[in-house]
Amino acid sequence: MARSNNQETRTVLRHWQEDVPDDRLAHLVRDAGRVLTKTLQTKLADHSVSFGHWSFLRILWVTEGLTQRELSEQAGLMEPTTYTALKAMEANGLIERRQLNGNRKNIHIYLTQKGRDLKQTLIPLAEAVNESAVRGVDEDDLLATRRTLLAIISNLAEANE
Amino acid sequence: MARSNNQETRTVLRHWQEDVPDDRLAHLVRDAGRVLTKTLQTKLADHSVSFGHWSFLRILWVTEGLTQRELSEQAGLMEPTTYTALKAMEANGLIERRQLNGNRKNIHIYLTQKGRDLKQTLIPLAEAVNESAVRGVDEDDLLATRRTLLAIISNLAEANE
DNA sequence: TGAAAATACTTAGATATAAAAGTATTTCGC
DNA sequence: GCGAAATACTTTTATATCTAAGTATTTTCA
Repeated sequence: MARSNNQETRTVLRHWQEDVPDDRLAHLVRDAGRVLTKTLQTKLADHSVSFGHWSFLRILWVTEGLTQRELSEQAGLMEPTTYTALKAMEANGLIERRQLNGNRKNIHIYLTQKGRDLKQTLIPLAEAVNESAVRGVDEDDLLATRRTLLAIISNLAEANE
Repeated sequence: MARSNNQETRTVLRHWQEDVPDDRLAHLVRDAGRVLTKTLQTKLADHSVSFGHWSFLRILWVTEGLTQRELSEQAGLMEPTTYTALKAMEANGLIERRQLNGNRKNIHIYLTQKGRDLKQTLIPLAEAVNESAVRGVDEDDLLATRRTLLAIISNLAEANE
C-alpha cells in the first residue's frame, strides 16, 4: 500500500506542477486534503484505527458523554455515518454507548480505557504528519493559508444560504 | 439538500471559529476541501453530473483518447474507481470507450458531443464556486495559500517514500 | 392532559472509493 | 519466435459516506 500511496501522491504532484491552469484553487485544496488524509490513514492503520474512527476519537478526547447527534454535528458527518462508525467503534472496544437517567431517546458516548489510552499514541502521529507536511513552509505563508481556508469555509456557508 | 448542506457548512465553521487548537492545519485543509466539493456537487447535480464524473470530464476536455489507466493516473484515482465511473459515463452518453488499431488491451476514451458540450456549461459553474469561495481574500494570501498547498503535496510525496 | 410537533436514533438503499485477485494481451530478452 | 514478465482491463469484496424513510421518545401548548 505504501507504494501505491506514494505513486498516487507523485502523480498528483506532477499534475500540479505541469498541467494546472491558474484558477483552480478548489482542486488544489482538495488534492492537498486527500494526500494529508491518505498519509495519516496509513499511520493510523498500524494501530487498527480507521480515519473515520479517528475523527470521532479526536472529539471524544476533548468531551465525553456527547450524544450521537452532537457527535455528528461536531464531526460534520450525517447521522447514519456516525451511527455506523460508533457501532463499529463499540465493537472494537473503543467506546461505550450509554443511556442516562430515564431518557430512552438520547444515547451518550463514552470512551473505554482503551479508547482513552490511544490518545497518547495517535495524537503524536497526527502532529508528525502535520509537521512533515509543512516542513520548509514560511510561517507567514502558513498564517495566510489559515486565513484563506477559514474565509473559504465562511464564504461558502453564506453562499449556500 | 440545500438545507442540510448549509447546516453542515455552518457547523463546520462554528467548530473552526471556536474550538480548534492552533496546530491542525491538516484538519482545516480537509474541511475546506469538503465544503468546496459539496458546493460544486450541488451545482453539478442540476445538470445530472456527479462529482466523480466531473473529475474525468475536466481531464477529457483537455485531452481525449487517453486510456483508462492514463485517466486513473491523471485523476489520482484507482483503476476500479475509474472503470466504474467510465462505464456509468458511457451509459449516460458522456463518453465512448474505443479500441484502436489492432490493440485489444488498451481502451481509449473519447467524449461524445454531449460530453464535449457540457464544458461550456460546467466550467463556469466551477469558476463561480471558486470565485465565491475566495471572495474578499487578499491576493497575496491566495498566492501564499497556493505555495503552502503545493509544498504540502510535495513534502508528503517525499515523506511517503 | 393529550394530541401535534419536534427530536433522536435506526434501517434501507445508493454511490464512490479502494484493495486484492483474476483474465487477457502485449512486450521483451534470449 | 517463444516463454516470462509486464501491462491493462475487469471482477469481487469491503468500507465510508450520503439521502430518504421509518420508529420511538420527548416536548410543547391549547
